[in-house]
Formats: sequence, C-alpha cells, structure tokens
Amino acid sequence: MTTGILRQIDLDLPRLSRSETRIAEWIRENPRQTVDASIGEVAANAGVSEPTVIRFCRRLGLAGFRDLKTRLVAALQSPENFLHRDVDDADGPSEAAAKVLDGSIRTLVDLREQTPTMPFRAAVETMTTARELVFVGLGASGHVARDASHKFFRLGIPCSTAVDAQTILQRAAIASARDVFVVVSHTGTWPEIVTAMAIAAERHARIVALTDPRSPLATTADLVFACHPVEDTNVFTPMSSRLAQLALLDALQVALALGIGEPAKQNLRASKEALSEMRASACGSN
Amino acid sequence: MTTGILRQIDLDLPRLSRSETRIAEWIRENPRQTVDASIGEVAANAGVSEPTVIRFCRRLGLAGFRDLKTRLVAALQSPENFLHRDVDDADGPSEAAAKVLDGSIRTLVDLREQTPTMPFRAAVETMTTARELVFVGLGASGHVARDASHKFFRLGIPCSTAVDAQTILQRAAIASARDVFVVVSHTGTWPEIVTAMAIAAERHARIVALTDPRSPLATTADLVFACHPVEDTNVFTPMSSRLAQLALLDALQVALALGIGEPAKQNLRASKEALSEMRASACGSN
DNA sequence: CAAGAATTTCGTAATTTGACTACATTAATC
DNA sequence: GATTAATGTAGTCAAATTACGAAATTCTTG
Repeated sequence: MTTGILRQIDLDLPRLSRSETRIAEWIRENPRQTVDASIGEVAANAGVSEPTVIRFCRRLGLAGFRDLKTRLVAALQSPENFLHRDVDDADGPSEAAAKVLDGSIRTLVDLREQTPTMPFRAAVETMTTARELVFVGLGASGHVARDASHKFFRLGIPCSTAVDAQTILQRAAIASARDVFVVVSHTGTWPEIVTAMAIAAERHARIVALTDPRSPLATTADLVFACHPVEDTNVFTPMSSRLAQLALLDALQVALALGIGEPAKQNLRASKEALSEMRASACGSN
Repeated sequence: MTTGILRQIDLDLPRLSRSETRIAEWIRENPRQTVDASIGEVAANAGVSEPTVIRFCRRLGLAGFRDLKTRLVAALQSPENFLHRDVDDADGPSEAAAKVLDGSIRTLVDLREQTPTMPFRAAVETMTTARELVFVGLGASGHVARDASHKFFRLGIPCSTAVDAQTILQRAAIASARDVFVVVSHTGTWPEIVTAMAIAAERHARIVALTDPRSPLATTADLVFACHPVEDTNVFTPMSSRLAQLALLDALQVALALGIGEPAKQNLRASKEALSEMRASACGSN
C-alpha cells in the first residue's frame, strides 16, 4: 500500500510517454536515492535528458523537480512513522481502537496534503451565488450529506438534503441553473445518482462532487473534490472515507463562511448563541 | 509534544545566538512556509542575513539549508506536528480549509492519546450481550447516532436510532435490562436526554455515553467515553467534536467486531460483498 | 500505401535561481 | 585593549529551469 506521490506515479503511469515511463520506473525502484540525487543523476540513471525529468514532474502536476523531491520525502516518511498495522484477532479492545484511530488520522493527513489541489476557491464562488444548496448521498454517504446540510444552513443559505433515489431524481428534474448540488459518493458509480446528476447538469445546475475522480459522477460534475477510495484488504477496516468527506465539508463550510463575510459570521454567531442560551436555561431547570 | 527537527529546534533554542533564535522562532511559527521558501525569504522574514541562516542549520547538526527543508517536510508528516491555528478573514479559501483540517487532525491526535483511559473493554463486554443497541442523539449529534447505527447493524446486532425527544423518551420508558443505549451528546446537558436516560437507568438498561465527563449525563451513564468540549473562541471553528465522536464510534465498532469474533466477521464480509455486487451490476448497466 | 504535414517527444545549449564560501566588519567578552 | 564570537557583504559555483531546435511519431491526404 503506497501513498502520496508514489501512488500518484502508479496511477499516472499509463499516461506517460516512453522516456517518462523510464523515469517513473527508476524513481519507483529507487525512491530514497532520488531524494538525495540531482536532476542530472536521475536523468543519467533513467537514460534520459534533464529537461525530460522536469517535464515528467510537470505532467504529474508538480511545480518542478524540487517539488517532486519534497513529496517523495513526505511519501517515504509515512510508512515508517506510522506503520499502518491492520487490526487482527489478537488485539484487545483498546489496541484495536488505537489502531483504528491511527488509520483515521492517517486518512486525514493524506487528505490535508491534497488540499492545495482542490477547487475550494471555485466551490466558494459557485456556492455564494447559489439559490439553494442540495446535499445528496445514498446510504452511509446520506448521513454525511445530512450532517453537511445541518452545517451549511447555519450560514443563512437555503439548504436541503436528498438521501434516497426518488427524492434525488425528483429534485434533479426541477433543478434551476442557480441550484448547487453537493454530491457525496464513495465510488461515484451508483446509477441513480449518476443519471440524476446528468439531468441536473442538463438543466445547468452546478454540481460539486466529493468522489473518486475517475468515476462517472466525476465526469458529470463541474467541480470535483478527489476522494480516492482506499482498497480495504481487511474486513475490520472501517470506511474512513466518511471521515474524510466530513472533514472536507467542515473545511468547505468555513471557507464559504469566509467568502460570504460578515452576514455569515453574524448568522453563525446567532445560531451558536441560540444553542448556548437553550443549554443555560436547560441547566437551570435540572 | 512535537517530533523530529521541530523538537530539536526547541531543544537547541538555548544554545543559539540572538540572530539564530530569531530564525528558529520564525521557522517554528511558519514551518510550512519555510518548506516552500528560499534562504533569502527566510532570512528576510527573520531579519537576518543569508549566511546566518546557513550557520543556523549547521548548528543544528544539519548539512545545510536543503537538509533543513527536507527534515521539516518529514517532521510535518507526523500528525503530532499539526497545530491548531485559528482561521481569520485574511485567509483565502484554501488556507482556511487547510487550517480547519489541521484542527481536525489535532482533535483526533488528542483523542488517540486518551484511548488508553477509555472503557473499550467494558463497552464491548456490555454490547456483546445486548438485546438491542439504541443510538441516541439530538441535533448534530443525531447525525452521528444515525451513522453509528448504520455501522453497528452490519455486525448482525439489532440496532435502532432515537434522534428526537419524543422517541428518546418513549424508548427509554420501555427499556429492558439487556438494552444498551449509546448516547452521543456534546455537552450532556439537554434535559430531554438526561431525564430519558435516568428513566432507562431505573429500568436497568445499560448506558454508554460519549459526552463531557463532568455533565449530568455522564453521572447517569454506566460507561463514559470522555469527550471534553473545546471552548470555541473563534466563530469559524467547526464542531470538531462530531468528528471525534464519529472516529470513536468507528473504533468501538471494530473493537466490538473483534469481541464478537467469527460471526461478526462473516456479517461484515457479507454486507461488504452485497454492496460491491450491487456496484458491479450498476457499472454494467451504465 | 506512401509522401508530407502536424503534433508530440526529446535533447542541446543558454539562463537563472539559489545555496554556499571567503572574507571583512562589528559586537561582545575577558 | 586584546581576543573571540557573531553577523553581514560580496562573490562563486552548482543545479534547476527555460528556450529552442531536432528527431520521432502520428495523422492526413493524394
């Protein structure tokens, strides 16, 4: 199981040209050596020229060779630091719990690394002008969608949720161009959601998706927050993608609040005060 | 609290000269910025000259500035080094999002440190013999309760949710001694929940609470997973306690699965397979 | 199927950035 | 007032990056 840039190299391997593939393979086999090497050394070892190495970096979406080295250091750090040991039958309750939390933390750290490449600015711009935000999700993702709706409405924006196939389809059918659909989907392959979003897209609604970037849903969406599904080898591994989606929506909500500015701030403050007043009187009556 | 080069900087701080201390402090406060900066930028920000920055690196026993950056990247991979910084109006959407994620990671790391003191073993013992698990929560915690129910039922245990005052009270009124109530409550002060759980306790139902240990609810509960509420000084700070509760319930579910053993394993496998078969056929029909 | 146009792929050579060194100067300490 | 440590200035050198052009590949079109 690899993470970070090494995983990305594997994923992008098919798109690379012949020379670039040679570079990818050499780096893949000698990542530690690469960290200490100069462009010249990497180029020589892969049997290509120096600019080709840079082009390779750019094709991966990186700024340059320096950026590659930085990310390699990061990627090589994780396994050591955090030997993601799977839970097994020999674990007691506490050890198992600790391992699960380690995994959850790992998920969020990986996510954090990807934030710079995510379209937060665009999403905020789209959402500030929205007539309504519609949060969509099926099954476990439905809970995330509900939670998100509950979070975003406090900014003073009209929000609704659609967490079953019928509602999703119907809502898509009456979508306006100023509606924004925020779709949470682990794999992005459920046909109900994909077809519903295609309909919404035809009606020029905006679609923001938290899903696998290679999925059909991602193709339909205007903005994609990439959540690569991790292959769960272990039965006990929980769906930590839920946690990532939740955290991501937390982040988006805050970004949106900043984008809206003062009115959102006031609404947030008001809703918090409402809760704490309620609580104060509740305590008194105890 | 910190690890790697950041910790080393802290330790070596007394040995440093005046200019070097300025460098150390700036790097300590802006580690991520340092990673992307050149010597010149660091020197300017710390108000010193470039060679002084290099001498600073050497004094830490490093080869040079490059080495420092490498080690910073490595250190920043470690979750302990994610510090919570408040979001402010000057932040762009991406920076704000990154800060929120940093805070979420911090929350989970703190939570992980507390796991040894939490009653996982007792909770698992109670739950394995349960007739039904009832997940209880109001408002935002209701979403967590729903999610948890959706998670635990896959183990083959009867699960239900109660996320409004009426349902909670009614369920408590008919509780049996073999029911286990899993109560999610941020503050543990809502009177509806506190009184309902008092009733359930009278009927000898077991109560597991994820809440503030000093709250009235915690007093009533048999087992408490302490979730200290963090005072939110900042309007933009999201309720990261939700995330902690969710992660905690993930951990508890896995611990329970281990406690139950083979039958739970089979149920988990079966429910996973059901999903992936559905997905496979869904893909085909696209 | 071949010729040629167009695009992509790749390398050579020049440019620039930025880390690092040598040395001078200032401040601190004895 | 001498000695040592601390810091800065100016220069050097290596290494990343860019500009440009050649080669190879793919795509047309007769």
